[in-house]
Amino acid sequence: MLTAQRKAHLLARLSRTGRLVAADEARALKLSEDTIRRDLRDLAAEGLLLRVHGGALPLSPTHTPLSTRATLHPALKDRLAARAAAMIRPGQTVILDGGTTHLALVRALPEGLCATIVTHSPVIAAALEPHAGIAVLLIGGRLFRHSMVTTGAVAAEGFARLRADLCFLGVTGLHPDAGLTTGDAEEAAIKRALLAAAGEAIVLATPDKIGTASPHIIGPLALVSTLVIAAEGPDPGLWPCGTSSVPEILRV
Amino acid sequence: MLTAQRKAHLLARLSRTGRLVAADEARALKLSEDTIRRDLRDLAAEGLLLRVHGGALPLSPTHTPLSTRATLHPALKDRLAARAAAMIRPGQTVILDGGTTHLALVRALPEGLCATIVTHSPVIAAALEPHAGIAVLLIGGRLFRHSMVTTGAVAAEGFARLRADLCFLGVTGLHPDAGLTTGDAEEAAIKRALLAAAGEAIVLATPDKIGTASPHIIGPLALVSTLVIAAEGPDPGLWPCGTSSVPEILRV
DNA sequence: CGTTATCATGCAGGATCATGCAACCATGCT
DNA sequence: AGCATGGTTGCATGATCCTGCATGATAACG
Repeated sequence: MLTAQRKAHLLARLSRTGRLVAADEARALKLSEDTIRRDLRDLAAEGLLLRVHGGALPLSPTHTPLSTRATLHPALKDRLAARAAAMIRPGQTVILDGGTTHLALVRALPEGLCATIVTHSPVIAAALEPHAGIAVLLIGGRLFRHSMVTTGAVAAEGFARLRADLCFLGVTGLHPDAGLTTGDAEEAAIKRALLAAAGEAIVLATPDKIGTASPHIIGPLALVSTLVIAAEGPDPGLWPCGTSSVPEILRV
Repeated sequence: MLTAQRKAHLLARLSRTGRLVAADEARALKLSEDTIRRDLRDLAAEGLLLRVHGGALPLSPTHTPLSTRATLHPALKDRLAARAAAMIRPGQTVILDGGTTHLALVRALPEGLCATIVTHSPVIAAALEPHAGIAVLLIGGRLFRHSMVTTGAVAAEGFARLRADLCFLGVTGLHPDAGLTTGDAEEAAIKRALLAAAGEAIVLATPDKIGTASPHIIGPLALVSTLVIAAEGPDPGLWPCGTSSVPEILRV
């Protein structure tokens, strides 16, 4: 087996099992532990895994998905969230997608705001507890754990039965060709239901999402009426400006 | 198990259960207490937890203030919760009402348990995030802020459409004459829907609820098959023992 | 105040690691 | 063909880390 091939094998195994024990891999591949150790050392130097005594662990701990995602760009998310919170007018019905940016939006809501918020995220709903003036409509369904939102036919039906003024949509990719994308097919379907239920759609996009695409397409960028991005992010001129149906872009 | 992995495991467990007892972890991981103690000491040195006599506590801003949990001794609610968690068998479908006692139940669930949990509480649903083996069905509806559960026709319909093996019901009063009671009419109606959807109902009752009644009646005590109460609580002989349809009483 | 549990420390055995060295192989050049 | 070169592998060695046990110190509790 080639060295590079073996390293790829180790990485694949690591991401599958969540840990690597050097001695076990040596036995499995019929090689000395020294060789495995050297591989692990190289991979760690490349930043592809975390070397620990006895083996290796994946860099992105799989056990804390949401809590670590929340600490990604906290200050930036708060800026986007503050701008978004100001877009909600009293009395409006607003759909809030899941995600840490929208969680920041909840925290940025002005005290005493009277509005109706519809969400399929239990985390968002729980965070709305202190906002006495806000009526919360929670959309039920099977919980999709990775994003912590409900999905499936029940959730879709819940959104189909209502009309909202605004919708804050979460996406994992904004791409000139692929449009709005996300990582899961079921989730993409629900997001389409969100869009269909709202008169106006707003996307808060951290810089890492701009210009990227995820596997599952929600729809074209034109579905979004307003895009809130960071002032220091990529130049939106790089992507589909010039077309008539482009979303309005707010830089904060 | 790798040392670094074990430390991550301890941290994850701590953030989930809110408390670590060194001796328990040693037994669970089949290692000496010395090793666990060393792990905890290292983690404390890194500022990742608060070391206390007998175990460790989280120092991240947990929602319940630290003063209320500054002791390792399991609070009363946690004792009830641990007993209740042991009543859930793998594969069962369980309805979980809202409330802090049931939140403690979620934290007391054994790791890796495979079951389906149905709830109308976004807080409960959010707390189930780390339990990868548990399928969560969230019942939607209008959020009743005081109890942080959904209520109304939509929620009732959600429960009407399913059958569960078990139901953990939250009440604010258990009274020989009034039966099971709660503080809100809508909530009482939903609780009846919970009971109707489950084959067996269990109530975890802290001592302050026993012998009291709230304005809105859910139903007679006989609807409950098992009652879990604190060993040091009021003598259940004070209330409707002797009748044939009384719930089984577990004192912990 | 006494009992019990928990803790810190030192030590020993074993596992794991980094380093240097030699053997081996493929490749390219003379 | 003959040789140099670079890369890979296995082994030996001393260093380092992890773990369990023993010991005395300390904290919790009645």
